[in-house]
Amino acid sequence: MGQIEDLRLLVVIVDCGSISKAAAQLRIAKSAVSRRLGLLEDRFGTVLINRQPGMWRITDTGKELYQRAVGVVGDVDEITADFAQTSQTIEGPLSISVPQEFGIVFLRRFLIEFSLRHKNIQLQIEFDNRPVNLARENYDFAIRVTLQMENDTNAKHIGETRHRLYASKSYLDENTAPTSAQELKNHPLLNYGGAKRAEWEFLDDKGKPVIVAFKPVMSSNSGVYLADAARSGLGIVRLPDFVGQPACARGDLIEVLPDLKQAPLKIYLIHSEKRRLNRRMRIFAEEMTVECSNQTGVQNRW
Amino acid sequence: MGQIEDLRLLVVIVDCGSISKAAAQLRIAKSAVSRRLGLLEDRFGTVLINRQPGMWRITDTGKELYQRAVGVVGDVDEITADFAQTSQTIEGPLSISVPQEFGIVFLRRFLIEFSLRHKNIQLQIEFDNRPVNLARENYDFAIRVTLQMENDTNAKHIGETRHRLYASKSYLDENTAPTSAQELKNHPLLNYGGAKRAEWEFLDDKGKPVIVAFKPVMSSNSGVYLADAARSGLGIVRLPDFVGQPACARGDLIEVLPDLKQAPLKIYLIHSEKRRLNRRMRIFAEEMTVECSNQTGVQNRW
DNA sequence: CCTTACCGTTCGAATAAGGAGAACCTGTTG
DNA sequence: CAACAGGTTCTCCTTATTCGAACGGTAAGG
Repeated sequence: MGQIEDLRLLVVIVDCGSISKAAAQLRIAKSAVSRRLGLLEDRFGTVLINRQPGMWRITDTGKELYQRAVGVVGDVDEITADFAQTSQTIEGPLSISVPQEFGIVFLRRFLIEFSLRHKNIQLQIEFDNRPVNLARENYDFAIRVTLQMENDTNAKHIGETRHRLYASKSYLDENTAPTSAQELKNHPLLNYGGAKRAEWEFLDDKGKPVIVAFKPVMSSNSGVYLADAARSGLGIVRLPDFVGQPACARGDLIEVLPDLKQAPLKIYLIHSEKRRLNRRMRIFAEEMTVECSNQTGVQNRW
Repeated sequence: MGQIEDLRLLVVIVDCGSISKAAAQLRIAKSAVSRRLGLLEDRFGTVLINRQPGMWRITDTGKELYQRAVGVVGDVDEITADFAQTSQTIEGPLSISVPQEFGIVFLRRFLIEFSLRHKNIQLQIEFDNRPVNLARENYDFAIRVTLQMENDTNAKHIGETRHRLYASKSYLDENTAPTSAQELKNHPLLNYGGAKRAEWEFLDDKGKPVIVAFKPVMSSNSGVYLADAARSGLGIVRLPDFVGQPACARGDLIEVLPDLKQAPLKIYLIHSEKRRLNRRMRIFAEEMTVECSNQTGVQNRW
């Protein structure tokens, strides 16, 4: 029989202080318990438990083995609990840090549906615009939307999105639309972020980066607000798809220079390296991955 | 099959990157490997490895499980290595801190014979008179001889010895031997230790402690030296059995007040709690225990 | 002193688990 | 297109493991 099962047997016997009781607890015949303990002792070539009638005493070696066995058996049980689907439903707390706009626009539906699917999960969603420190603050997961992530084993690339340029119809009626990245400088530009000077990076036909540096007429760390501003005709704005596309669909904004290539924004699901994935975390990660694949078309060929 | 064996299977498969290779390495039919992996996936209700022909990719869940499995499988292997008698001979370094005189007198023979029995053990014996810090200095074991040990799970009571009073024949010829503990004060006393004032504790008939405080005419942290001093007729010395008995047997010293009761000295074998017992440490501890039982008569009824 | 209760071991019979090997499917390669 | 490599599935078979009953021993209690 398996090594772990033998160790577990020893643990139960020691805990029960008797072979009979151990057999009762394990719901197997005591003969089996006796025999397996004997086999274990044979394998280790030592007496683990001294059990002459009337004297029941664990050997020093037995004690030592017991100590170690308890640890490793506990580990295995933990793994089993985290991976086996003993109960179909998952439960417990789950805390996630999500970038404000991405979360609200892109994930709102998913998070609500996830919550409905798993009613016993207490989902705590923190909307943050600054990257949170996963190790210090106690989040299970965080989502990052950046150009490129430093190689992190705890980061999973779950999707992509991209920036596009938008302006309102009224603006485009009153101004001649730009025909190249360079011409953008002649337009009032709205920038996501707080810097006084900003840079937008595009890719030319050969994939080389073209950088447009400018002073934004308006800055904000809210893409939705910028979209609204652009809708009022303030100028041209660069927005990630999950903000721009809905506005575009509503007719609020019109895409400018749609053929201009831009490096994709990558979406990562990250989790603290210290924290091990339990079942509910795994399921969240899985469903999240599927959701993002569906929405962004990133094939996760498993 | 056992849980650990399944986890080990997963580890091997992942390491090999293929079911066929894993089967080859494990020297079992690949059908068995395939079946067991399938069973494992069933049990966990997840796909661990996606293995359509031409596409072999470990699932995220699989990766996570693999990480954990590696750890616990390693633990089990370590336990097996430390306990199973794969090879009858033990080998490797073994370092012990022993009190000077106890070690030399009481253990010399045992340590030499142990070394002869296990020729592949590099036995390093440090004779110390001060208790060493097991955690800081890197000893496998240390031996302590004290009246009473604070309750330490890492301390094993392996034997007992006791103090006795001795004097030389010449001294007893020239002086009247004491007839009670109190009368000791009228004699020159030799004390083990460095203090200017010393106390010896005895037990009266009812087991109550009787304390004799005195200024020793000679102090030393070497019992053998004190024995030699007493042999020259300096006075009465209190020595543990392992120093006094040989001297007595040689006729160098004669026991004084043999009926006076004294609290037994307990002999402990201790090891660092941080360090786990491996096979050679366990065997040393066992043989040491047996040796001490034989010499001191402390029954270790297992 | 004998009885009852409890414990652990041993034995043969019943059973369940794991492995072998062939047939099969499916992409890949030359 | 054929050979090949990798994985799956099926049946058969060997083995390990369990069960239950019988046995021997100790301890407590009338």
